[in-house]
Formats: sequence, structure tokens, C-alpha cells
Amino acid sequence: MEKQLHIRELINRLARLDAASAWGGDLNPTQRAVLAYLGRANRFSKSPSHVAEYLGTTRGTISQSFKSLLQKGYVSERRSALDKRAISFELTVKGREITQFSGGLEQSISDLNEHQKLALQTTLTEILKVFLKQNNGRTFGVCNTCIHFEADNPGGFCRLLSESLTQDETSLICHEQNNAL
Amino acid sequence: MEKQLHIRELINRLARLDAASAWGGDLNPTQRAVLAYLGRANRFSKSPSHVAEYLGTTRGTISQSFKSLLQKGYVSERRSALDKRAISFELTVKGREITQFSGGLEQSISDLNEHQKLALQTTLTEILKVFLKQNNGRTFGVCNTCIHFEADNPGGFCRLLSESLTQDETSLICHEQNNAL
DNA sequence: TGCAATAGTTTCGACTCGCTACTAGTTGTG
DNA sequence: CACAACTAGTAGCGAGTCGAAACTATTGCA
Repeated sequence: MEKQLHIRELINRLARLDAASAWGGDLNPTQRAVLAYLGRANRFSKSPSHVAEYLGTTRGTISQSFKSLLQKGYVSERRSALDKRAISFELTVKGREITQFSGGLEQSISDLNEHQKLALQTTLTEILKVFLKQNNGRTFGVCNTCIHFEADNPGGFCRLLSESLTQDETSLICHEQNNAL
Repeated sequence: MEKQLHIRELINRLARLDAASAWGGDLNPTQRAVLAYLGRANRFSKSPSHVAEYLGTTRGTISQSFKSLLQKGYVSERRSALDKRAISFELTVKGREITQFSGGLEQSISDLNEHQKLALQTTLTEILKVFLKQNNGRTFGVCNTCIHFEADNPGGFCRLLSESLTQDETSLICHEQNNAL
């Protein structure tokens, strides 16, 4: 009881301090998080709804964020022909550049040894999985660990969406990803 | 390079999801964090400045937060007689009740086994320590792990502030805490 | 005594947050 | 085929956070 409280507080404090140090340029932490997500998401998962679900916020808020990012030239919008309601946002060159930078926590984490990093990632992923299960949230994992994924040289194939994937795409985030039994 | 990125994202996503689930009542996540800090801080560490430094934000913002918390009756203010500039905020009964609740991540963390929890806390603390060192931040650890602490039955004594501490106080957060060599 | 440093507050503009209401496009069912 | 139910995205509201800068009041130092 005592220990969990501190772990939760540690996670929140680390995130707060990281956010505070992520204010540079004309971007705020949330906008930065949107760009980071976009850089790791596959072409089926770049809509406002998906970003909102991933970040645990609402479509309304993300809609505003995209309006601002669009104005500043970090993303470009692409409307779908199949479903005229849907919009997909892509990183522009300027947007992609931003996601390369890595200040804040990044440095502190890289000081850990490999064993610590692996254990940390495993445990945090475990916590996330449990949390998402309790809250009916989706995992947003990468394609090549998904139950619908079929390896196929050089890339892969998604049985759920009946789409073939390039090699690069197999390690991107998908909103439909599922690796549970 | 690849792995750190995910750990940082994991920490941030967990904190975001936790925050999203912490919106209940008439409190927002930041206000909740202020109350949580107040519940664990000692009597020398309950000023706006200390809270701001702990949470990685500014005095201005925290001043607003306290204004709101004061209005809603979660905290009470106490001016110091020695330094007429200083203010200390105390949890009211209503404020203390709130800090008892534990939704969100709490449950997911408690599902881990003891070994995982210990390792997780150790590693996260390590990251925090490195981060704070790089950013000239203070640790905000508890008295009984401080270089100025002197055990003294039943409580303790702080050599820095020349104040004696009750037993309960020895495990509270102090803004002056220092356990580095 | 005088002046720099400190504690806290206020204000500004941009933004996030939950919420509700809204438009427009899409599905399911009779 | 029509019409209701659902879904994607947007707009607007009020409260609050964010950094930053300007402003009191007080204290400490030289």
C-alpha cells in the first residue's frame, strides 16, 4: 500500500518534470506527444480519434491540437476517399525533424545499464497492460506482435484489414493491434 | 537509442492515462498532485515555492492552484510569524480525505509482485536522481535518509534547521533533504 | 542606510481539459 | 430503399494549467 503510492508518484513526477523540460520552441508537451505518436503510427492509425485514445484525452481536445499544429506547419491533413468523414494527419518534414530531438528524460534513461532498461520496459509494459484491460483500453502495439499479422518476405500482411505491409510498416503502431490470447 | 524512446513514452503515457482517470469530483490532476504532496511534506516544506519546485512548475501557477483549493476548502493557509513573506498551506479534513482515495494506476501497480515493485521503484528513483542532478533539482526525499538527520528516540533531530522531529515527521518529505555524498 | 535577493501574487496569451451540442457521412434493419 | 442509429470530426463553454513578465512586501547583507 505504501510502496505503490510512491511508484505512482514517481511515474507522475518524472512525467511532469519531463513535460516541463519539453516546452522549447513553439510546441507544448501535448503537441510534442502528438507528433511523437504520429511518427510511430501506421497509416491506419493517424486520425484524431486514434491519437485521442492513445493519449487518453478526447477528440475535441486533439482536434484543437491538430488545428494548431497544422497552422504551424508540423502536420498536413489527408482526407480519405473511402470514408469521407475520416481524416489522416501526416508529419511534414518540419514535424519529422522535431521528433528526432531527445532532451529531458531521454538522457537520464540512457544512463541505465541494459539489464535495468529491459526490466524497466517489461514492468512498465505490464502495468500498462493491466491498466488498459481494466479500462477497456486498446494496447496500440506494433504490427509484428499482433494476432492478425502474417510474416511475408520482405514485409508482412494484416489478416484483419486485408492489407499488405512494407517491412518498415511491420514495426509501427496500429490501433487494431492485439496480442492477447 | 531505440529502447529509451519507448521507456520515456511509456512513462508519459502511463502518467497521461493516470491523469485522465484522476479528474473526478471538482479536482483536476494538478490539484490532486498538490494535495498528495501536501500530505507527505513536513512542516518546513508546504509553501507554494516548494510545491512548485517539486512538481516542476512555477510559483505563479501554483499560486493559482492554491487560490482554487482554498476556495473549495481543501487547504487552509497559515502565515509565518518569523518571515512575513512566507505562507504554509495545510490540508483540511476534506483535503486529507481526498488523499486517501487511490484509483487509476494504483490498482495496476499493486498487481505486480514484491520483487518487481522493489526493482521498479529503485530504477525509477535512479532515473529521477540522474535527471535532478543534471537539472540542478532537489531530491525532496524524506528526513530519515538525510545527511542532516540525527536519530533520537522516539523521533529525530535536524542538524540543518536545528529542529527536533516527532516520529511521524521523520518519514515526511523535506525540501532540504540531501542524501548525496 | 541602502540595495539586492526572496516569497508570493497578478496578469497576459496560448493552450488543455471535460462537456455538450452540432454537422456530415455511414451502417444496419425493416 | 428509407430512416434510424451510429460514427468521425468540429465548435464553443468555463475552469484551469502553462511560461513569462511585472509587481508588492519583506528580508538580508554590506
